Amino acid sequence: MSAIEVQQIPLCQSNHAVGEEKVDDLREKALDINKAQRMAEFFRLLGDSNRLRILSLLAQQELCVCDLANMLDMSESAVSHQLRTLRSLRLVGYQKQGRRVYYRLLDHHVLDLYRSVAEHLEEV
Amino acid sequence: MSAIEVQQIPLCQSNHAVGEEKVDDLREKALDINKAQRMAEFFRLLGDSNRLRILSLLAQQELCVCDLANMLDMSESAVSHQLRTLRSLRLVGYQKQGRRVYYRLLDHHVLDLYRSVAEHLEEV
DNA sequence: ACAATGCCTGAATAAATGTTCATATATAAT
DNA sequence: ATTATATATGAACATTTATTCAGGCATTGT
Repeated sequence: MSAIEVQQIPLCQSNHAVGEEKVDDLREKALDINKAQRMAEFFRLLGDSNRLRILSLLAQQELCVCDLANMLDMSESAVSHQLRTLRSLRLVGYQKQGRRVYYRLLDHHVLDLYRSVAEHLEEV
Repeated sequence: MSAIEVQQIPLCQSNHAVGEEKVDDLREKALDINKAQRMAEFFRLLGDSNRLRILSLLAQQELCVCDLANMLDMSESAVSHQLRTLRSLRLVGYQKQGRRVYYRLLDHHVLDLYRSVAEHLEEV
């Protein structure tokens, strides 16, 4: 019994519903773990209503932390933390001007995503 | 000092960076909280690498829980829990066949989302 | 009838997440 | 210089989340 045959997880006891060769085929076609994790991180970071509202405002125009906080009824600290998250995703860029920091949308894909999800939600 | 003027959150002390009337305008254009929460829920539920990998397999063909678990090296219980989440989003549908339950992709928007994010990740 | 299989589900546990609070830094105003 | 403002950040706390575990039900095979 070679090490290759060792299974860490419970397996279908009977034959697979799909054929053995199909199983290997699909396993290859599946999203590989690293890519899945990067994509998941992306979606997860969009998965917060306050971050989405920040993005929806920045989609209109550049805004400073202070005005964002005011418009969204959030503390400036909370906004700042969320902007850091969005920065890490390279979804927003910023520009200092005096003591204000103006944030802007950096990526057009966000709007595509926004629209796709909006459509899905309409349909359901 | 009327109740209307009470502010629960720290405000920009000075004038807003954008004009007062612009502030009100933007506040209206912002994603409203309910819609933001629904969209956020959607993104958040896509924000898990195992769920994405499940979806990537179902994008190829219908599969039963057992084969999914096997291909993804996950326990059947974990897969089942995740499928419940995807069901609640109406992203997948299922069909019983004997003691197996075959899941399939229900929504074409998922693939759009998938592509948009993939593009974004390529660029960065 | 009995045992095995495929799937589901609730509770428990561990990990991740968002906010607040306190504090720090840099710029502007007095 | 001193004070106030705009933002950033780390730690703490509460909440959420994904998995495992134990047990359940329904279907299949013997």
